[in-house]
Amino acid sequence: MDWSAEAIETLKALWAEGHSTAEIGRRMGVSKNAIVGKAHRLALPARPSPIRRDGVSQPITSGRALFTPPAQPAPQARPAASEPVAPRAMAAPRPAAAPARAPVAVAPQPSSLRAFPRVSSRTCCWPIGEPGTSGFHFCDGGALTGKPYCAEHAAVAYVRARDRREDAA
DNA sequence: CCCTGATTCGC
DNA sequence: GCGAATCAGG
Repeated sequence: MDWSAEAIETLKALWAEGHSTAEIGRRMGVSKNAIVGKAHRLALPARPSPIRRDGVSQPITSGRALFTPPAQPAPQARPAASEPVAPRAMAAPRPAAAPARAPVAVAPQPSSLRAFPRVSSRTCCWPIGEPGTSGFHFCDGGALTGKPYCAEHAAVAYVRARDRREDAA
């Protein structure tokens, strides 16, 4: 993998959008390991891992299969996992900073649905550009009914796991 | 079996 | 630095 600045940008963007490593890998044409490895090296914010490797018990020879004599100089105790982080158990993958648009009236209203601008004002909330930068904005297309994105971005957002293609983005 | 991310370590 | 192999959990 040629980790050009743009490739890294893409990785960061997809990572920030909450895509799985394998998915990012698929979209970028590399293995998920490449993504995980690179993300790790870039010190990107780790997303909730299904496993937890505490200090307890490492009877395993270690990641790779080989028989190097263990010359353990630094035990390096870890403080265990921390940050619960944001759960990404949403029904659909959402781009990073979704809200922030059309704050309108967030005052507690009788109708709970009214509290969410996304439901009433049907504008696509697909983020364009790098969040935090001046050029960053949201797609202003009309969102599909019941969806937070316009038709174009909904097609990108709601890709099914096994029906994915390298394009779409 | 499918998936997920983390880690190790030869290259 | 890279990423396959492997681990470990759902």
